Amino acid sequence: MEKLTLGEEGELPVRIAAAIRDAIVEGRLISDQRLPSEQELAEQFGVSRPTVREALKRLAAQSLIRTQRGATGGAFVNRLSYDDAASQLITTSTLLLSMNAVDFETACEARYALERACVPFAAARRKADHVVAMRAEIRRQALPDLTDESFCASDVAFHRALVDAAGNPVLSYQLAGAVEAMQPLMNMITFTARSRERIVALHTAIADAIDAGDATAADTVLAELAAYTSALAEDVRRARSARAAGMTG
Amino acid sequence: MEKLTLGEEGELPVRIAAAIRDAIVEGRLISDQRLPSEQELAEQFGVSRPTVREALKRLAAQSLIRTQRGATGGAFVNRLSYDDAASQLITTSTLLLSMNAVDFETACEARYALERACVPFAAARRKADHVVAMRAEIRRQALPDLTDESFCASDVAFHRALVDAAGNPVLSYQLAGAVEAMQPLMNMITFTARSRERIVALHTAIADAIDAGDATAADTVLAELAAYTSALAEDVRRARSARAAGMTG
DNA sequence: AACAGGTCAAATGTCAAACATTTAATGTCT
DNA sequence: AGACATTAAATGTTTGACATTTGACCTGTT
Repeated sequence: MEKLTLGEEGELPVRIAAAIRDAIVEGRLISDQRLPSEQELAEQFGVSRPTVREALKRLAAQSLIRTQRGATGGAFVNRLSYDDAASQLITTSTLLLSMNAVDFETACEARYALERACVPFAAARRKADHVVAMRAEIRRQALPDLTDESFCASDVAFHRALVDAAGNPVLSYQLAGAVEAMQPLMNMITFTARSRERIVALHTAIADAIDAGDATAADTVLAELAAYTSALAEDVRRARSARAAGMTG
Repeated sequence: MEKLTLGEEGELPVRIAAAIRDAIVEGRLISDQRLPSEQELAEQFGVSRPTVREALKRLAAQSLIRTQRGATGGAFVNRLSYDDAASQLITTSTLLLSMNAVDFETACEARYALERACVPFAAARRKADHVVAMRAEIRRQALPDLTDESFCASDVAFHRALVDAAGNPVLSYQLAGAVEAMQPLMNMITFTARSRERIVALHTAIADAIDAGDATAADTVLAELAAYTSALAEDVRRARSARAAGMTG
């Protein structure tokens, strides 16, 4: 590996991590390539081993590298998989939503807008197994003794299958993050108010439309589902403010 | 802070980081709250200070905490801002695209699909300053002696303004990641083949449509822009394979 | 000659103790 | 009362050591 140069400002581990990250992004370090040992890196950068370790750990936290112990061990450039990227996106989005008091309306709007963006592709390219997966989840959702948690999980799986049907991994990755991150917020309203029959009916209509390759119909139903979810949220909000008023007045 | 419990498997810093992250996600640690000192954490978890530090650095790499030196220093729970989240998303997406040889077609399709999802909201809610920003970028793009780099940067800024006009920060955050991450890929084709006049004309049409609140028109033009970009990519690809064939044959 | 086993070395993981640096609070002098 | 020096607390960094893991190599047996 050629020599890396450090930036000017900031703390040492940050600068070292940035130098290595740049090397990866710019292709000077390629997937599965082994980095020099911590000792060698320490000498190259003129710092101590713990400092190098902190830098490597920062990169490991972002899944940019993986470390392996033992004789042939070391730090290796990670080939970032869609799954790794998606799980990071989910973590980030979940935190973003929970820490910024994003109102349900905004998150919900974003989620369905993104999902509707997938529908034309899903209708055009759906494979049999995507439709099978969607219908399987619908059957699960129709089971009368399903717990709320399981229903919600199945809901996520249904939408995941819909998005995957679009056959665009970049879209899937972005959507998976949005859908999963919204799950806690969704649960807050859906546990209390939602009609499973209504949801199942809408899901069935979506699956039918996708199966038939009818993007327009699928989009219409999805819009209806978005409106229904939004209305539910409104109900919950009204109920809450009424209860709050009752408690203070 | 109440006591945190470690998970069962994995390395110590990973488990410690996970314990703290869970506490943040679940709201047991709230924004701007100060964590115990590294020394105290080390005692609580029964590990050494460097181990705690590694855990904290993992969290800092994800912008979950920030550290501050000095007398009243320490580690503080970070309120994850949209900007922080967006920059992480950009890093992740950029790497994902560069390391997985995502073909231009897939990335381009995803990008414009997401952007078109914003258009109805942008048309409905655009404020004057968004339109002003879009038109300012268009004027920049029309300057004859603009470098390719500046043109591309202005291109990103234009689309950013379009997305922001939708008035949904969650959408903005997701889109910003997609658009910026695609920039290197876009540059590869646009430096060589694109007609600035055509782009400027399309951008102008989009700005006009958004300004007029005409979502359908804006969507149509955006679809046209997507098709044009896609066609350019096709040209570049054909030229490349022809050149490659010429070299080998 | 092939295989099983043990030994070894290299690398990361962890710990301990110290020193450096930064920062704000505190106390003191004018 | 305000300016300035002191101090304490915290993170940043270094050094050195030991623990653990794991593949490579050597060796002995079949």
